Amino acid sequence: MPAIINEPQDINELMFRAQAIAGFNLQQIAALHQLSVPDDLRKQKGWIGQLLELHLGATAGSKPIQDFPALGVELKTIPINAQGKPLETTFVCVAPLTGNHGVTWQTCSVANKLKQVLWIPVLGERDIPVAERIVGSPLLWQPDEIENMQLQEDWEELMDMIALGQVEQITAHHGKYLQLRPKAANNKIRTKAYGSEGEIIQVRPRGFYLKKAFTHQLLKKHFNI
DNA sequence: ACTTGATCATTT
DNA sequence: AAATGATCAAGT
Repeated sequence: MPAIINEPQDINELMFRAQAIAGFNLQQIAALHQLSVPDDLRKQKGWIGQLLELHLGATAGSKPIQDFPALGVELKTIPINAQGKPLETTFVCVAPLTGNHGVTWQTCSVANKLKQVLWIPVLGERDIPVAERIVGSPLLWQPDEIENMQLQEDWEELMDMIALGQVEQITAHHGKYLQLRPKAANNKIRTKAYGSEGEIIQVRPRGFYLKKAFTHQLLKKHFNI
């Protein structure tokens, strides 16, 4: 297996690379790139995602675009247990809290990010050392009609509250499949949002996350488990 | 046992 | 400061 660093030219090439690492552990993949595996992820929470980006040839870095812009593919690693159940929610994107006039579900960044996702499950229970965690079979996914509706309903509820100046009333309980939670380096960080009178207030930045029920159902649908 | 709110590293 | 990659760990 080569230590690939170039960008895949088409989806077949991307999928071939992703399928080729299924069954290997993170130590083996890291070794191809002369990387050492951290003992735990407490100080490097995105390490697995970044390793897979490197191996598959993603070049977007931290630019606010898809991982493979030429292919229209977003890459997501997702930790699962042996039964295929997600162990964590999935971050989608930062939530825009101001200036959303005219933005609809069809044009929003959540729908755009989720148009086509390459899911790479990684067996990731916390008692398994990071180095020994096994990469699973990749899944190239596009939301079906039902999934699209599920996300749209939650998104509209959340965006209505944001537009009405109720962002501080939103908790992770809102939304059945898509939730809004803090997303920042710490809880002192602030960004602009609307208050209840339409004035600008300073709040913790928020992000959209897919709840485990949503990712679990989509993995089950495609892997029959 | 499980979820919510908090947090960490890095790049632009 | 805000985006990327997410998981941690306190609280319920």
